[in-house]
This record gives sequence, C-alpha cells and structure tokens, in this order.
Amino acid sequence: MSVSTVSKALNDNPLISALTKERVKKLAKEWNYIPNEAARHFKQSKSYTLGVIVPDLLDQFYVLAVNGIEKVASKKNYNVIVSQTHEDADIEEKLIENMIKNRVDGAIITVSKNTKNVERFQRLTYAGIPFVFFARYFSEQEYDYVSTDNVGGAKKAVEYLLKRGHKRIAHLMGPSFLKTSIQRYNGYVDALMKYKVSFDPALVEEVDLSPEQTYAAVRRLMQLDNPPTAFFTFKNYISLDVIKILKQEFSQQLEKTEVVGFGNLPLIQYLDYKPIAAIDENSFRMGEKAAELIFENIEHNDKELEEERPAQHMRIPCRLIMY
Amino acid sequence: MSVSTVSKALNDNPLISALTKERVKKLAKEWNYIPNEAARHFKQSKSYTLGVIVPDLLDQFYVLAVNGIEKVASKKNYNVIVSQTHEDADIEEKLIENMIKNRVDGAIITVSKNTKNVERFQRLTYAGIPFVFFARYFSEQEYDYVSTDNVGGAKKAVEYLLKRGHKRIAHLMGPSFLKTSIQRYNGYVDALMKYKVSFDPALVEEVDLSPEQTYAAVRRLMQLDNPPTAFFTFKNYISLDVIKILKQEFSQQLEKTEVVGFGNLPLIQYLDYKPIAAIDENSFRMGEKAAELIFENIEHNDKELEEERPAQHMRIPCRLIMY
DNA sequence: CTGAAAGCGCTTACAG
DNA sequence: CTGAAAGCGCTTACAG
Repeated sequence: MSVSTVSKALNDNPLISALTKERVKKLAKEWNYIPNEAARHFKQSKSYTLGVIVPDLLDQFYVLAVNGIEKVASKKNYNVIVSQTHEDADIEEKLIENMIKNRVDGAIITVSKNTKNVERFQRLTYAGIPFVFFARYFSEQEYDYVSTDNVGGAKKAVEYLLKRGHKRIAHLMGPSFLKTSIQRYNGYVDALMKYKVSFDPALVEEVDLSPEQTYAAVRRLMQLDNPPTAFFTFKNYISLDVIKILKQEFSQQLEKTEVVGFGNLPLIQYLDYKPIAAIDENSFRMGEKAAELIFENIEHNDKELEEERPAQHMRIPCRLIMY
Repeated sequence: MSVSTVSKALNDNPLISALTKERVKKLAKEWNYIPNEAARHFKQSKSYTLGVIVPDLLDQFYVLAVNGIEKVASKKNYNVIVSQTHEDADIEEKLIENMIKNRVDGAIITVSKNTKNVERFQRLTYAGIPFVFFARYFSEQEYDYVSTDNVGGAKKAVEYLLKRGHKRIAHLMGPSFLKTSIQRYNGYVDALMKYKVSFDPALVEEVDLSPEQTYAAVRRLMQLDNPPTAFFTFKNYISLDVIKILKQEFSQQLEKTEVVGFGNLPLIQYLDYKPIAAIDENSFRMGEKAAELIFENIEHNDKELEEERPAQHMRIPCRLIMY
C-alpha cells in the first residue's frame, strides 16, 4: 500500500474505501504510529501555532488570559507558545524575531511598558503574520486590539464610591504614556461629573506601579488640608500598597478610608484589611476574544481575498466585585 | 549562487569564503530574509523544543519553575512549550500525545494528582523522547526526577518550631499516595525524634489541599484535650487556610499559634496574620536543574551510545525563610 | 571553495 | 478507488 493511500486513509479522505481506512487505522494503532505533526505543518506551510507574548506570568491576570487563549486555540487544534518579556523591550524584539523564524500563524502581544518603537510589529506584518495587541495598546497605529472597557470600568468603581457618600476620592493613575491610564482617568472624571462632584487635580497622582511611588503619593495625599476618604487605583497591587502604607502611617484613617481598584485577585480573600471592591477585568474572556480575533484574521488571510480587513478594536465589559 | 552556498554562508560554514559570506549576509539583511526554523528542524529531525506539563500556572511555584527551565533552554536556543493539566488525567494523556506528535526533543512533567497509570509515560520512552518528572514523582519507576529536598526541608521547618519551644506541633500532611507527602511527614518525625519530643499520631491529619478538609482538620486538632500550639503544613495554601479558620473560630489561640509550611509566596507580605516562616523550595533552581538534566539526556541520545544512562534523582536543597 | 542532488515525512494534484 | 510524483525549505554528504 502506498504512502499516499495511508495518508489519505488516516485523514479520512472520502476517496478512500471504508475497508482500506479500517485496515490502515488498525495497523497504525498496532504499531503505535503517531504522525509527525511537524512534517504535516511544514508541508502545509502552516504551523498551527499561536505565539503569545506577555510581560510576566507571575501576574495572574496574564495567566488567566493565556487560559482563555488556550481554550479557543485547542478547539482549533492549535498550539500556543507563551513567552514573557519581563518588561524588557530588547527581549520583546528577540521574541518577535523568534515568532517569525518559527512561522507562527498568528500572535497575541502585550507590549512591554518600555517599548518605544513600533517597527518590530511591522516586521510581523511584512512576514504576513496577523497579530492583536492585548490589554495595553500602542498609540495611533491601526492595529487590532482587545482591551478591557477601561472608561466604563473606572466609572463603575468611582460611582460605587460616590454612592457610598465619598466626596474626596483620590485617583492613583498609571503611567500617562499608556492609553490605558488615560482612559481610566477619564472614567474617573466622567463619574465625578455625572455625580456633580467637583474635580480636584490635587487628588490625582501618577505612579509607576512601584511600591515606593505609591507610598509617596499616599503620603502627599493624606497630608492635604482636606485629605481623601477614598482611593480609586489603576491596579490591584497599587490598592494593596495603599492599604499597607495607610496601616503603617495613617492607622487613624485606615478604618474610614475605602479603596477600589482594577483587578480582582484570588489572594484578596486572605487579607484582613482589603479593598472594599475591585473591577474584574475578565482577562479569561479577553484572552478568548483575542484568540477569536486572531483566527478571524488567519481565516481571512487563508482566503487570500483582496479586500483589507479593517482593524478591530474590542472592549470587554468589566464588573464591579464587592468583597 | 546556489541555495547550498547560501545556506552554508548563513550558517558560517568554514568551507565558505569570507567574501561570499559577507555578500550573502548583506543581501539577507537587505531583503529581510528570516530563515524558516520549522524547515531546518524538520530537515534535522530535531524540534529544538522542550515540552513542559504542569498542573496550573495560577500556582506561582510552577511559574518560577518554568522561568528556570526557560533560562536554561534559551541558552541552547531551545523553545519551551508549556501546558497545564488542571489536575485532569485525561488532559495529561492528550498533552503527552501532543508532545509526541510534535516530536519535542525532551519533556519535563509534573504528574497530575489524579494520574493512576504509568503507561502514558512509557509511550514517551517508546517514542525516544527523554523526560524528567518534576516536583511530584511516580512510585517505584526508574525515571529521572527533580524534587525539593522534602525530608530536609521538613526537618528545618519543624526544628525551627521546636527551638521556639513548641512541644505540640501538628502536621497537616498532603495526600499519602504522593511520595512527597510521605517524605515531608518523615522529616517531621525525624525532627521530633532528634529533639526527643514524643510523636503523637493524633497531631497528624491528612488533607487533600481543599480548604474544607483543612478547616475540618484544624477543628479536630484544636478540640483535642491537649491541642497543638504550632502547625507544620504540606503547602503554603494550607498554611493560609489554617490561619483563616483559626481567626474565624479559634481567635483566642490565634496569637500564640505559629504556622510554618512549604512554599514561599510573594503575597504573604500583604497579610496581617501570617505564617512565621516558610520553606522556600527554590522552584526556579529546580526548573534549571530539570532542564539541565533533560539536555544531558538529549545529548546522550544524540551520541547514540550503547550504554544506558542511569536514572538520575536530584534533590534541590531548600531554605527556611523567616517572615 | 562552490554547486547539484538527495532527503527529512508528510499532502495533494494528477494519472490511471 | 489507488498510487506515482512533486514539493514544502532547508542541510549535508558528495562531486567537481
């Protein structure tokens, strides 16, 4: 029997007779034959692999995202290769090069926070590899991306604090060169306006996510003549640092100061003093959506249509979780 | 110029003249040529890929291990493909099948806690893929593995409690079908003997890592006529659950009850009541060692020597971290 | 030093 | 329905 017949039989090609298929499959099982996927992929000029680049898997936000991506990918029999930049722009460049070398069929990328130029992403486009930006995105470029509904989530968080009677709500915002930070800030301002609470620029502090900057910002805010009674933070780790420093240096105000931020972490249940609520970004769902977008792209490419596919921008709704 | 010459030039083959190499490399750069790694691997019958199977990346222990593996692998220009079983034995079987299909050059595997038979691992051997067991290992089989020094670590933890004056130290041990659990239990017993503190079987409870079982075990222990004044736990999450239930139901004893367990987690710094110490298993180092072992195996295979390589068993020392 | 040829393990258009 | 042949993009033994 020829290799071509065996190949067709194993792939359930309708041209092959039922009897032949049966015999082939029986022997394949008996001999423990497992087809060489690498050879198949090579022949088909498809890797059936998605490349994923995230900053750090110690941050469970990204692990959940990867899980969402994997759920969608495994349904399509795709492999997922995950790598981490640790926020290093040079590593990011190498990882992208590596994805091109390995001819991934598509990529999902969270840009490192230190990435300055967009050239590396264009190389993916030159190489014909579709990709979507995940969570963080890159200035004005016309690329696909999936993000949380930053404005809506921030509004929900701040409205919750307003409804609980707070008038002086501080915002610890993220680095202003990230659009994400600006959008959450905008949501904060929107909520204040909606509730006709005056906006006080002295209550907004920009931090770089390091504990030190958060501590310093909280110290400045708490020493205002009219200090905040609540904090809305850019990210859960900032919330935890806020509570830590309040406990250490402003323990009088600790009980009456309420904190809400982006990011719902499992570890929070073990805390004694914890944020009163958090915005759950639903990163699992974000991951699923990003993978779906990539597959739409891959299928669009496979069809070799002339028409360009317009850049997609998906915002995943988020929920307020009360602890 | 022929493809063979180009190939040799790009690979710095010494047979090629310096001038030719230069010209080839210049043009490659100019034309943005990036070699197809998949084709190279296929030709070489090597995937330059390590397969890693862990239970769950939400557990940072495994993320650190993966980071260690990647550090070693990237030095050898190897890719790492990580997948999770979520403790599901059927998924584990599929992932192993997938690794064989994709012809990984080696595998690092933490068996799921529900794995009953060893047949799936033998398939790797049949396929000529070397592998090492990581952290958890599998009964009497003669396979390579890398683990923490479970006995030594447990002794350190319990000795620390003994030195602090505790005489009644409870042990919440892991599932007894895991050798890891037995070894940590043995370390506990060893330490008691060394310090001539009598062993009381009533102070040992086996749990399955679920909060419910831990709560129940703590309730039983605390209601003894002579309850424990300290806990030595199988794993950090158990420590946290112990503290949680003490806080809720035995708050009188909370202050004077001390807890030590395996596993050093970053989140612990945010807790108000926390374990007084933990055993740091150094999973990053474990990951490095596992990868090194795999590469030794791969190189041994490549040499096609007749002699069998004896199964290796590496125990990585662990440290006591005081909070 | 350079190049023609074979081959890695498959799939697929084509011929029979 | 089955099989011979070409080819995916490289590397490498071999000839020149």
